[in-house]
Amino acid sequence: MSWTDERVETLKRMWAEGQSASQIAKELGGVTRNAVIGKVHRLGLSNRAGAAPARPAPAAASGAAPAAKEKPAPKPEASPAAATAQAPAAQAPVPPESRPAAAAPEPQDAAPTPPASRKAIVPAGQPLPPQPSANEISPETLASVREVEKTAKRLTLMELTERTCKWPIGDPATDDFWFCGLPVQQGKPYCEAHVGVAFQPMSARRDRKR
DNA sequence: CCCTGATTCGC
DNA sequence: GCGAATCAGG
Repeated sequence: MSWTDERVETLKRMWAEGQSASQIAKELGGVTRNAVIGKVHRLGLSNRAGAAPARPAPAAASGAAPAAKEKPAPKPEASPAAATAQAPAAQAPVPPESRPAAAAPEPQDAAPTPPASRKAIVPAGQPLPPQPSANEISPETLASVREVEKTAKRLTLMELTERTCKWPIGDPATDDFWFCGLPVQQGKPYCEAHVGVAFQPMSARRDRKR
């Protein structure tokens, strides 16, 4: 990949917007963040002219990925305000609240209800599961989840990255709220345990007859 | 560990 | 000019 006018253009724009080098690299595709940084310096715009310092965002592209066969980089969001923009935030909309209803046979301990139980904001990029049947979770799965939640990393919204589980735990209205934070399952927004409860096959829906 | 940008330096 | 390797830091 070479620095065509268009690519440089994008680079300049994104850099000005406060996007991180890795984000820009990902957007452009075919280049590493190092390449981006190098270019930025060569262009002499290293110092983001007193612009709003957007908090760095997650992105993977450290080590080496030179001749990355590159792939059609999805185009998630359209650069948020450089002020407090945060990629993960865009991808991890706090799911709607919902009181532990029939879903949690357990006490009102920490019973998050499936985030996707409603038309949550779906990131433009990777789609979320179509129909998260939601509510009935097998006892084993539930137990597993509760177990995992005990070792959750308790991350705050700002601490989430593309590879941390974004399952919310607790009540958003209180301090007793955090995100799981364990390593996500490849391509999913949640860790293995939470993917399990979020992406119910579609069966297990032995709806009570009526 | 994850990530950030800055620099160096062989190509 | 380019960017991987490396450095320094959060």
